Amino acid sequence: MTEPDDTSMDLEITTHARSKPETRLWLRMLSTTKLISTEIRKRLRAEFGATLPQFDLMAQLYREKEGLRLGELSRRTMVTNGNITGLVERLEADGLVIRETPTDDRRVTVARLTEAGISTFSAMAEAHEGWLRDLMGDVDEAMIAALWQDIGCVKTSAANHLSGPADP
Amino acid sequence: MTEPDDTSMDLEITTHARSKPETRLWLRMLSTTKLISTEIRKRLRAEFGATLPQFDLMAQLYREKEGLRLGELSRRTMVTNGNITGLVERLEADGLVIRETPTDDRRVTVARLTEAGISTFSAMAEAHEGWLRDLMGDVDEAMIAALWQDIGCVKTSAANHLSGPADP
DNA sequence: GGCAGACCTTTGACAATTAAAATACCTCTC
DNA sequence: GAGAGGTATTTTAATTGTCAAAGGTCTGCC
Repeated sequence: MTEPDDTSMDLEITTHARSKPETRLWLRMLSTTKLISTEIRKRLRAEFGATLPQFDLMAQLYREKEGLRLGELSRRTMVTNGNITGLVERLEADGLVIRETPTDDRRVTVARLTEAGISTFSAMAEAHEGWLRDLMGDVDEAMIAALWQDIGCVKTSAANHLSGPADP
Repeated sequence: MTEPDDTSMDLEITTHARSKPETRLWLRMLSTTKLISTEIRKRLRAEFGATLPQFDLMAQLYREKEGLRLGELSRRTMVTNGNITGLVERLEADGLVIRETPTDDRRVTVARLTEAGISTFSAMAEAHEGWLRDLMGDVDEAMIAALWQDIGCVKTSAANHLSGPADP
């Protein structure tokens, strides 16, 4: 096999009791998201021949049918600027996205989904939602809601303690 | 600036109410881990000149002083085999890790930390733990413990629904 | 003994990633 | 208008990442 052994992959394999709670939580968050993204990437690839970053990018464009500037895409997808360029290039080559420069500001590039992109993404999104329901199938609905809340707290806390401080 | 704008980065920027709870949770987990890893990577780079994958790899070797086979490293770090090769190569070039082939099985390569690797990692680990306490500083201890529990459920559920099914 | 199949790592091709520098364009001020 | 400074994207270099295939090496069976 050419990939890590699913059954034993575990970033926290020896998360000793002596690790601080924050570290333990972090390792578990990390390994869980890695486990799920690996699975989603695999299915995306198998069923649609697409990659996860491409899916993420298309998701943003899907709900802004008029398109988005590349900088805005960068912010929303948390992907650095330089990376957006190549990502959009490949999607454009596949005919899922088009790039246009508005006449009133020629610094800007706006990307938006083509018709093909819209229908392709639509199918992917539906499958994606189903996969998540599948993967989280054993988890209580109430727990899912609670997790959503509590992870929000973690996110807020982290956002407030970044080294590059927030604007005033 | 050369990176996404921290204050507005948000994968879930328009997570409509109509998204299913599993999808909403997933997007929030993803954006939160991305936010925190970006911050940790930045600090690791600034203070130690190291990358996050290098840190992860060294963390595994740190608690197995005798070293680990590359395949075992691959499983524990959830990094594919081919990638481990280059990762270890670079760490070896930096003098933090050494690679050896045991005489009794010459298919195998065992990597372990050098003395320099041990003391370097030790400092990094301490800082790492502090950063997490910092980033999660606004979150209740009880909530952190609860999250650890509940995310465990999510992880277990996901592990049980992977497409490449578990061994019998 | 030798060979078939299993095991472990490396290689190669390409995509995604960050960080930083370069390029192109706009706006504001004088 | 001409230039300074800011904004938007692209480019560059290095690393990380997957996946698939190829390379050694071992083991067990004949």
